Amino acid sequence: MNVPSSFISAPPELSWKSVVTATILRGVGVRHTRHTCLPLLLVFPIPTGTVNVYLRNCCGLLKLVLNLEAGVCVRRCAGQVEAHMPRGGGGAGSSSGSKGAAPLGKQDAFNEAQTAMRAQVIGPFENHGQCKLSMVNVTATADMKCTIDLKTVVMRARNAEYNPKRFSACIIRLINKNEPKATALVFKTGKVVVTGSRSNASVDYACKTFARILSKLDNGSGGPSHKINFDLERDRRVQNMVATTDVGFPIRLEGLVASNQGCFCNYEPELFPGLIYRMKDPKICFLIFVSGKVVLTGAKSAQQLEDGFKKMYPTLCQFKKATVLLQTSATARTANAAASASASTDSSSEPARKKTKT
DNA sequence: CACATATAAAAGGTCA
DNA sequence: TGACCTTTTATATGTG
Repeated sequence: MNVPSSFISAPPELSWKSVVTATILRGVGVRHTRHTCLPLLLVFPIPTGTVNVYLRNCCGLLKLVLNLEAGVCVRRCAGQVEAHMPRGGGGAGSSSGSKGAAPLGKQDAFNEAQTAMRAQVIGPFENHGQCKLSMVNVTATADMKCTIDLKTVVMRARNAEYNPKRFSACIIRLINKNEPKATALVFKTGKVVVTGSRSNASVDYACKTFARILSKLDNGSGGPSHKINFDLERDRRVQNMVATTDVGFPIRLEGLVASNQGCFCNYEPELFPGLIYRMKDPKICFLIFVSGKVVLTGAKSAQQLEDGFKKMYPTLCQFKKATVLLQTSATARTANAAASASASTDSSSEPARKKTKT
């Protein structure tokens, strides 16, 4: 990496479009913390593989020439120079005044975004208590039907980061408060993985928004940089859905795993406190916890989630704990400890005491 | 408080 | 060829 430390004056061509933050990752040689975030200005166009970075401080601007291939992650914000951690508490850029990542503008689009912001709730179902499934994550793939220059994307799109040394996709996040949160992994082939949506409507909105963002990136001379040809129905496929629910009573996981003799179940509390139950039809994986909370994942549709839960519910009832305590985590933990203590008196098998971690 | 453990799923690059 | 990387999300334990 080439890091000349000469101070220069601000280049006249700097505009809000040029404002970015850059994240210097471990191994680049600047710092050895995992992420060292610097408030930076970045100027483009850039020579292949490098970015010219202008760090603003009280003395003026410090020019750095960083090599993208050397582990530099560049992130562009929405008009404000600011440093932020990649996994920190959001809030980056995008004040309401500037255009959001996908300002469809029309009232319809606004309404669509507002609708998409609501988490999808399935149920309650008859004869299943008052259980409702809350969808917490939807993963989908979208095909933009054209190759994409990821360096252009990271330079031009808001809230984009790209570190080819770390991962081969460019990551774009929707963090506008007026639209549903979502994250896209954009690959150079034009394939996009969208995660973080909380409903079908939300993932559809996110796919359309990412397609629009990519299609509107300009090539530096006013024209579009990519010929995006995305059709929602044709090119979007939901790949995974995660939902959570609470059956409202504690569950005897030891009993549940014993009754299934390991054919569906895997329960190793030393490794992970949840029981893992893999249902074959529909193909859904359940994480079942003593507290009565249940996580469902692996589904391709809301219908599969519903079918799987309805099929699972009687089994959960079967292994309902006799002693029902109040549902605070502290009391649940106490109840669990008490239950395992009493279990140890009548069953000497107790694999839990062994700290054999393989 | 951050991170590890575990679950599903896709993408495409890298490495043994 | 398969394992890993990365992203997201709920869940709940333990460790530093």
